[in-house]
Amino acid sequence: MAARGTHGRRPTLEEVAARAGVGRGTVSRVINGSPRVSDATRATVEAAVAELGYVPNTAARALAANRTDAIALVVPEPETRFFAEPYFSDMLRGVGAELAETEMQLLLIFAGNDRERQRLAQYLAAHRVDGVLLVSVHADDPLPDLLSQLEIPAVISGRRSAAETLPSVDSDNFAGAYSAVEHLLGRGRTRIATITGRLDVYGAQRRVDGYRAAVEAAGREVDERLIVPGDFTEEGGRRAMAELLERCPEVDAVFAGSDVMAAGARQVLREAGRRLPDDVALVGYDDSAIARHMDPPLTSVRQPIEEMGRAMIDLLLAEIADRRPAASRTLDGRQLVLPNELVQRASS
Amino acid sequence: MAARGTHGRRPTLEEVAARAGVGRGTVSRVINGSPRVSDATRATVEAAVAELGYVPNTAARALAANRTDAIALVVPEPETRFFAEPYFSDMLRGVGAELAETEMQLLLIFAGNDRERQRLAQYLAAHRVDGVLLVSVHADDPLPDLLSQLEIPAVISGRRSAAETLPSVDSDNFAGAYSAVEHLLGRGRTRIATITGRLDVYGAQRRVDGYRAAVEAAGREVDERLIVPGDFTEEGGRRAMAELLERCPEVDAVFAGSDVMAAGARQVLREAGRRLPDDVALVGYDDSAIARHMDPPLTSVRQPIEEMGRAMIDLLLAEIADRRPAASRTLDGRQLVLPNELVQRASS
DNA sequence: CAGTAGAGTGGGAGCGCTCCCATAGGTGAT
DNA sequence: ATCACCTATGGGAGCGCTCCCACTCTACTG
Repeated sequence: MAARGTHGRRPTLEEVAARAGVGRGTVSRVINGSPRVSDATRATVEAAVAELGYVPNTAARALAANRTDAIALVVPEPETRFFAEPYFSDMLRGVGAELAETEMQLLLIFAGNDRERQRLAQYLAAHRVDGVLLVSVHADDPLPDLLSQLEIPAVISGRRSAAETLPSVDSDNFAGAYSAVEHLLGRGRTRIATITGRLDVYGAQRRVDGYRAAVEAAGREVDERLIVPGDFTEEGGRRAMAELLERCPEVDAVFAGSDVMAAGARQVLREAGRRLPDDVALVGYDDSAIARHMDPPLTSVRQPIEEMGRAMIDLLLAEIADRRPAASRTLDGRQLVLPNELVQRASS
Repeated sequence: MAARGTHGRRPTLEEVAARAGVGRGTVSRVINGSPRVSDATRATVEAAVAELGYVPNTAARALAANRTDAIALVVPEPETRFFAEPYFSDMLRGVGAELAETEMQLLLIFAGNDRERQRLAQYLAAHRVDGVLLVSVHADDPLPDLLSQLEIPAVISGRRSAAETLPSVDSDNFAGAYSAVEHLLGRGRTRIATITGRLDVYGAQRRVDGYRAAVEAAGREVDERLIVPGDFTEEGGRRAMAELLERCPEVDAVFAGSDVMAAGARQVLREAGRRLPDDVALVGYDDSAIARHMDPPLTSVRQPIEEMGRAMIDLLLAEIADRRPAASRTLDGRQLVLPNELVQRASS
């Protein structure tokens, strides 16, 4: 099967070279922006490229150069969650923007169930991408190990633990939580509770640590009854808030580990007849669209997610460029922690 | 499970052939599932593949076979809209599910602004995908023409006009709207209005056509004042509903061209003190999550979006397999129209 | 029992690039 | 003038596959 368009094949490097009256190597150098070409020759070649409408054949390039010019954003969650959370789309925006500067192609890969993970493993084994961006990875996920075994450059968003071994871009969850609680203390609140995220996510742990540290820094003792586990979902927020009202009805402030959980908590508070912020002050995390649209608008800690996305790309491109074995290098300068910022609104 | 040593190059076809004691061609045939291999040989080769942990080199394959085993889902909208609308994620789910059966890779490409469109054109010119899925294309979009010029197989969701030239998968908007209005008539409503979608979208036009046809079929005359233009947004729904209440305060039913617009209309109705469904019955379109979560839950016309996604993939794979020039074939059987279904809830 | 089909197989000839070595010519120092 | 050493350039040798033709067997045919 002669699988080709009927109207003329696409021109090849060779044909461009003939047209420009130069050798194949020279055209290749021009295409790839090598400095070792005289200005005159470069101009001639560029003219030939334009005339012929030459576009390099990616497959041939990939085969010869052993690179793909593509990177993958791997989301180890079902698509539904991906779309539900503004976190991901903000991240994607940052990544996309930074990547637009380059010739790199972005692949979006979901690995929410076993079948998809199987496919992903196959995909990675085939080295179909030059590097991988990992978002929201759980502590026990085998993916990072697979990646380093295959020697595929990768950058992770957040960290799996304090001893993260991969290059990473994280935000300062400890300081963010600290500032939120400090703010509530400053407002004169005395019984400040927290609804945590899933504690197998390191960032969620750090937020609890920040909560504890802020309470202790104010000279108070941490009341363990006021720390209620959530799971980052709205329903989890509802459950946790209900539990909280039962455990300690006189609670006057809640720091939720995510805006979505704060939204759930808010519903329960409303049903319980508590007014915001008069009876209970509420602070969320993420500063997502939900926070701005809540009634009253929600005070929230803002993570610079888009910027994190950009930083991840920068880091990953550097990893790809520096093809030394990852093990032989230190992590110095390859693990970023970006600052968080409290955005005050009417809920507190 | 083909666990393989972490060091050393990836094995090649040649090496698998040597290991299995057969020729290169035979291994290729096994890998590609050709029937012209004896069972015994096939088993031997498969064993060698497993032992060596062989994974084909995609770039080499693409170069030699002149195909990429990848297709693109092109979204000519900014990312934000993509993530905001359940339409897209449902579509993506269908597409993903159907594609999981194959070896094909899905690329998600946004072309929301000129720069992104520029990149896309470059990308397509490089033939980096075997086919393209086009969603929510406007009547005057140049993309479909570019695609047929490059002879890249493509399938479009919805149609740009009655005379769509591309293979397409649409849903029966006419019948869907008809059944919605018929339902309202059956409820004894007499002043039924409609808020339309953007009329440069063919499907929105067809919904209006269905509305008219149903009204006329009931032996009534269409009152043009009751047809108010919207734009698929919530704000547009609010504006249209406000306009409607002014034009014709005694309206007792509204058929909105989308759930999002229905949600906007519902707000205005609430503010105007109209109760649902007692004073005004409301019906939306899409049966999205919004419909289920409204108060009262919204009657809506369901499009089988996930199924449409599946159908698009089937069609596209057939297009890719049948590499004859698109112009030389008829569109028979390559344009699908799937049925819509009214989902009744408390709002009507 | 030659004659004709297959079925099953091996391997040459590319696909269109990049990499790198060889070479030509230019420059300045000795 | 000689040498060393640049810069700019040409083109051979692959990269790892698929395609396809040639070949060998076997199994029928008449």
